[in-house]
Amino acid sequence: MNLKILAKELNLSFSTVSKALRDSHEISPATKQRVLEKAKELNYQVNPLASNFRKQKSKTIAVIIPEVVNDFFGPVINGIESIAQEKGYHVLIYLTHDSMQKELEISKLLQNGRVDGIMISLASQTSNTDHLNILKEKEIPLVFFDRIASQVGTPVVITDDYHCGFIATEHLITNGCKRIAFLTISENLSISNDRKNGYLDALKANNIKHDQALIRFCNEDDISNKDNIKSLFSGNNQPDGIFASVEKLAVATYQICEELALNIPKDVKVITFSNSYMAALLNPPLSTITHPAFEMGRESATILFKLIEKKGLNLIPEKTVLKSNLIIRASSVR
Amino acid sequence: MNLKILAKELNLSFSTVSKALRDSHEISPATKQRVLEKAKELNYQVNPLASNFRKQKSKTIAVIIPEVVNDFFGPVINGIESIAQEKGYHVLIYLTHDSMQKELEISKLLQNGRVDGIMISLASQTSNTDHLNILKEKEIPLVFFDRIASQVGTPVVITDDYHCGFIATEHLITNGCKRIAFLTISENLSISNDRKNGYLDALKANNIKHDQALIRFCNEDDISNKDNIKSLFSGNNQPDGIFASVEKLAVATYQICEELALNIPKDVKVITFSNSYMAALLNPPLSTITHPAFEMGRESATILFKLIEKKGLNLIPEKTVLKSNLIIRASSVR
DNA sequence: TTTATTTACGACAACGTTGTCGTAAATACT
DNA sequence: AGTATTTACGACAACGTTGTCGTAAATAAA
Repeated sequence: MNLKILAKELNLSFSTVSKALRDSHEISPATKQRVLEKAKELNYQVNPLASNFRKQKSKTIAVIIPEVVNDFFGPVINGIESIAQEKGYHVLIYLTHDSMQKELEISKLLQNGRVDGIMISLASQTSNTDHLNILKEKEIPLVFFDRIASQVGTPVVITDDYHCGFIATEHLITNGCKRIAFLTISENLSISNDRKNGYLDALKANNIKHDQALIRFCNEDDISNKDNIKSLFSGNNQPDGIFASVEKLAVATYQICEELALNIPKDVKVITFSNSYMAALLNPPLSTITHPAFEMGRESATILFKLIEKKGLNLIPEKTVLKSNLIIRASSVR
Repeated sequence: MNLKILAKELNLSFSTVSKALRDSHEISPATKQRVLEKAKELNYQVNPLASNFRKQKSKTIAVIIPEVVNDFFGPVINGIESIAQEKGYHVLIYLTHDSMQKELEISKLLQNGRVDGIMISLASQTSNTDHLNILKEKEIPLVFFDRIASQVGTPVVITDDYHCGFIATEHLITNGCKRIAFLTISENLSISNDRKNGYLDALKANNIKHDQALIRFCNEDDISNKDNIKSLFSGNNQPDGIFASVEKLAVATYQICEELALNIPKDVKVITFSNSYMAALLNPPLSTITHPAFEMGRESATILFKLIEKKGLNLIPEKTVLKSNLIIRASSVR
């Protein structure tokens, strides 16, 4: 089943049929209707491979994220997909597992017209953005969200990480914490640094001198992370507050406290960035900074499609900042 | 940059260059090396749109799932992606939001060569599988996982839902429950029915007569679900055990119990299907039946690629059953 | 009525690749 | 040496669509 066969059935040339199907003004209404009816009857559908090739457009966007097992990236994809579906686009998913090498390989796959646009949230190990600059040079529409590389010079969509880092820390201070540990996952990631700077500035603003020993860089390995966190409580200078920059580190903290028979929030208060709706059901309920993940997906997809359609290019802000919510629960109040 | 330009640079015909790049036996090793070097130098990459079109292969698979905000489908995608990446395939994601209409529209998009294979987990509202039969008739490789339609006659990958329904129910009985409610989400879904049948048979095996009022069908609306669950506790025939077939219904149950000042597990015991690693941290820790989600993704992707490569077509079992884990925690023991 | 313009269609050339076929030259086999 | 076979490449025709261009016929303008 293709245009040629359909055209033969109709006694029309296949270019006429093609134009009729695409509602070209060159074709009379009567012919259009004939064609449409026959196409429906014979269940004709354009061959997307041929069409994409001819037009050098794939009607597809790529989403590159570290992982999908996560209460943040799930809703983000949801938001992206909702916009893509509206626009008639298809969504490819690529996972980097926080590896820069994988991110690089994936970028390479996308350099050559396979997709019309790319949305990316950087791998935590990404320390160099040459592979992304190439995409930018090839003029492939590119939008960063959450974990951004602002030096590439494409639109970015982020949350107010610095501010949240600040107010979460201040919240712990208000609730009596004097020694607040900060658990983070990367020295490269924009979000980690923004959050950390918010934390540091909040300490400074409250005349608490910061202790480098309280800032812990964690990684992908749960075991070593737990050891890392546990060691915080081994000295005689134990923290009375933990600010985790990702959920899994807060969960590890809960487990450590269970092990060490430390009461949350009495002995140590905990707050974390997290999008899990189950945080409210933990023992004790966990205070969180929660991102507008779905909106972030929708917002960045919307910007990407503007880039793709080259519409209102000058209307697109370089930086879009969405507001996160500080949700105070029992884990962080006295 | 294309084959023609590259060929001109090398003073070779473009068909020779094409063959050299694909390591054809028709080309001498010396020429191959020359071509490869030049290609690298000029950063030549095949145009995937042209190549796909010519070969009528997209090197892409589609994954159709109800939602992605979920601790089950996340790891499944992870598993699928890991196999796809090995095989050099790309992964398209489509969300049905449990709507049969959307599932139908998505199926239509995929009928015409856009993808080389499809993996699907049915929408809960899907009551008719004509749209999937069409895919099967068009000989598009198709694998069902978890929420299957066995009548379509393609390979399926499932877990031992009936068995888990049975043993979870029996576990509640062993722990003293006499009136066990079953919370489910669909009358169509294979998994819901399998789980329910396990539940019913476990009651029968233990001489507990089943009460239709204890089987509650829930939907997408959290509010009405809560009302539904709350009404279980309004009569004088209150349940002493709740078996939820999806996590969110167990969470709703926790919230209702909080509201009604019912103690879990003293007043009512709870167990649920769930893949959340946070179940262990709830108050009280929640007993779960946990699926091997990542493996399910890998297993079904592996089968799909066998179908795509037409290798061992007759070796593929119609039905692959993976084992789930019953993880007993405080919410279900006396 | 003659000339300009619009309407409605067909012919055809891409898009960049892949794979089939043809064929000199080189090598192997009698 | 003569014939058969292999090697190594080039020519070329698809794949199915889209968009440009050409052009009769129909309509409008003169």
